[in-house]
Amino acid sequence: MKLSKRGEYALRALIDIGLAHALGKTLVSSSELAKQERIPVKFLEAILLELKRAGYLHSKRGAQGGYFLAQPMHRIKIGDVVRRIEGPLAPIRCASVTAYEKCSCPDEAHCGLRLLMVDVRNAIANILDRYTLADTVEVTLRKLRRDKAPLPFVEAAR
Amino acid sequence: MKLSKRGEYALRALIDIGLAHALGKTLVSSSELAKQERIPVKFLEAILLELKRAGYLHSKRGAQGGYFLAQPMHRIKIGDVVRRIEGPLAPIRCASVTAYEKCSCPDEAHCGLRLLMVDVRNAIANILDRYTLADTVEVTLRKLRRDKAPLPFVEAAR
DNA sequence: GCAATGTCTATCATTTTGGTAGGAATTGCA
DNA sequence: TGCAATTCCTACCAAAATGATAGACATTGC
Ligand code: FES
Ligand code: FES
Repeated sequence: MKLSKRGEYALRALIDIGLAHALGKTLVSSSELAKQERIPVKFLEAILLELKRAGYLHSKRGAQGGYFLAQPMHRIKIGDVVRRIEGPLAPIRCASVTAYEKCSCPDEAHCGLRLLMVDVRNAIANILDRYTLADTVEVTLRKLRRDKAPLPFVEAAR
Repeated sequence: MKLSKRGEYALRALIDIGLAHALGKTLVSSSELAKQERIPVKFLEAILLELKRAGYLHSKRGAQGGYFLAQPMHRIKIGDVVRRIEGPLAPIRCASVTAYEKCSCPDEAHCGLRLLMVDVRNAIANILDRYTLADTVEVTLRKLRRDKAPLPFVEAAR
């Protein structure tokens, strides 16, 4: 039941880019992002590239370059991002909706474990497929403002 | 978001032992179990040993030996078994209730990802900590009977 | 005493994870 | 025009996790 560092970094990066976007900074470089999120630069680069290939980001090369969102935030479902980076949401393949695969169980039709894991997968999907990047960014932003915490990317945007 | 084979096998074995118990067969050998569940014998042995060390099973050595439940089924929470075999339920450590650990996020208090993952972890825990082995066995048994499927361990119990 | 069984230790191949290194290609700007 | 900043690409790597397998020893029932 674990999200890898790769997945964690991907989501953190995406949220950060979304946050920057919401604050008026539509372009963020990998080095900025790495610094802000304390992620190894080179590792992050690879991840951003993957997010780009997945269609979530576009990029601009060269000096003053960086990454920016390729889709409106409310259309980026967290669940899809996780699926792309980590694979199926279901804890076990025979309980997966989008990537079903037979398992070694002798009698799948009466497997209690499968039933249970289908429930778990649905519970996870209900959250991750309902929440979009827009939701996540909004919640974060609201929390930051309520606590009067320093907003990221605002000095840099000046 | 994945359950390893080890975890899968552990749960399947436990459910099977519970099923056998419910059908009057209180003692099951690793070879029977391996055959029934199509799990490599030696691998299963190691897992059963771990379940024993965790206090879920007792064993009887020698001929006619085997494993049997060390606790009443309704007191074995699936969530605890998973935690024991797989580790924390939360997808990310900073969202774990039972095994919290700080992550590299610069501002944990305002991290949108963490919020989201706390929700996911709660959704998972709500299912896995609510369901006991007794529930799982009962559901399985009911399904088997409704479909008039051949019950496992009954011929062998004769 | 023998067969069946649990217990223990060691080993292993493969995959996944979490990176690092270096350089080529592109672009903005002085 | 050239330099610095940036993305993009390929290759490589060490450590850990995964999913087993092998073999010997200990215990018990018959
Ligand atoms: S675990 Fe997949 S059907 Fe039983
Ligand atoms: S991911 Fe752990 S606090 Fe942000």
